[in-house]
Amino acid sequence: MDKARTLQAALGELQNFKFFEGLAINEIAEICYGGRIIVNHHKQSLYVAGEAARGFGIVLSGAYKLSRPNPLGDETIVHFATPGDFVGLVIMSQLNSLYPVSSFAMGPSRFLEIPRTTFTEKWASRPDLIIKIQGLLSGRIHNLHVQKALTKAPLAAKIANLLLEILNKYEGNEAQLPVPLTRREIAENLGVSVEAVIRVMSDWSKLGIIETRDQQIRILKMDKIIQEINSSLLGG
Amino acid sequence: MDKARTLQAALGELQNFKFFEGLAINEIAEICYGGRIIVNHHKQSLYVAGEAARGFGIVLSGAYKLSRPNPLGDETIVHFATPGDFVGLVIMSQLNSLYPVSSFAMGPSRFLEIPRTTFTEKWASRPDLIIKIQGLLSGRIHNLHVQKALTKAPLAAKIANLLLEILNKYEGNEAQLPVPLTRREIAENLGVSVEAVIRVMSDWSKLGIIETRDQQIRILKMDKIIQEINSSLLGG
DNA sequence: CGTAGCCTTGAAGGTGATCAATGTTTGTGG
DNA sequence: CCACAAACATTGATCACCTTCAAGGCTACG
Repeated sequence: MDKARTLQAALGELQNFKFFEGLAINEIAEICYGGRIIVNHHKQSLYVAGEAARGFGIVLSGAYKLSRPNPLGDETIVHFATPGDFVGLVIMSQLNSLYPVSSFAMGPSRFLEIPRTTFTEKWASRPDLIIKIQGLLSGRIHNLHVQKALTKAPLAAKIANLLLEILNKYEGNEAQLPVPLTRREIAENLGVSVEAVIRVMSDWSKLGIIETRDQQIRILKMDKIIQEINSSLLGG
Repeated sequence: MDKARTLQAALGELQNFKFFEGLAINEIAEICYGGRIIVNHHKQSLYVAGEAARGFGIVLSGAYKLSRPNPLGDETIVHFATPGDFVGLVIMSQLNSLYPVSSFAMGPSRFLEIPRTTFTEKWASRPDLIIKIQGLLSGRIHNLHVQKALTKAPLAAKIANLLLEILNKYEGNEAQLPVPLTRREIAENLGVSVEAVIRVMSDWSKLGIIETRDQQIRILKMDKIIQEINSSLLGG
């Protein structure tokens, strides 16, 4: 079966993610029982807010943005899910719940969707896995707290923090975000206007601090970016 | 032993919290093994950021604010922990970690501290408990996401949302926050200036929407408060 | 080749920050 | 019980940052 072969290949991919380190391939196969690979192109939706939650899953490649409608009528991006990130985890602990956010591919992306029955049957009884999941959720809370602590900081600090946060999720010393990230998306994530984001990033481009090619952002002067985050101290 | 008797009483209290519903008292005793009651008065610290994490625990009565230092040199309140809330959970999944936030009592408060060894020995092997914890963490993420979605909303909406968020954690239809909550604390939680919070809440007081007595806030016109959150739609 | 989405720039306006000064309440020690 | 300090609350004036609105350019894609 072609489908089976694809799934098999994906299971191998999972071994590269820290979460699955130390797990044997057949063990991974078991906890991914019933899983299917979903291949998306740019902007395609994985699911939308309000839909009944079929399951959760893991980003294999590319990236997905998770967004929730806000009271102003547009969308707020609450998370950028990169390879190895779990998506839909938040609602696995409740029965019969609805996805609280929508999910859209950023560039060509692949996702391994695992049915919720597999979660209740295979995951829920494995403390080691759930503890690890707890670690993932804790990490997300940590990031949200850091962002919260930056509320009063100037916009430049928030953008710098976001870029580094995303970049840190990738291995290696590459300073290029391997994902198409538009200025609008940054704005929707930080809860500010596109124009404001553009003004900050244009300045950075002129100063040679960053560079954008094909919506991929590359940081040229990492020290300057880091400086932005703490600059609030100095100014006064 | 007096200590033992106090602990015993606390275990009974736990049964009132949703988390422990359905657990027998001796089962609760087991997962609280080595626990001790900590009684605090207003402003007293449970632990400070950077300290080695001795354990986690549950708020029995009163409340605690969790705050982290921010790049501007002051503190950002990241969470208000009310009775039944878990504190220090976030770092139980990592070994030998430090508390990422500080914790201070708001008014007279009581806390049941459980050593981390009990977590690894009794909790970590119980999928049912960890799944529930996952639910708690998910709830917190949800709240943080809602707050994030309100970034662009006017300050009044943020304050209204915060008050309702805290109020919703208590049973009953009481419209009074049973915790001393200063305007400064609201400001530190929302990442805005005290003055701005005061201006909004003074207006509300003049309009008879809220009332403050002994730092306890009572909502008199719930509908008006709810309106504030969605008002962003109308304005334009 | 026209439309849609993104990026850019400028001008005007508003919300909340900051600074300063004062009142109020709470707590503490003599 | 008073005096004083500390923390909180309040109000006004000025200012900065970001929003909003408007208009135009660029690139990709059907």
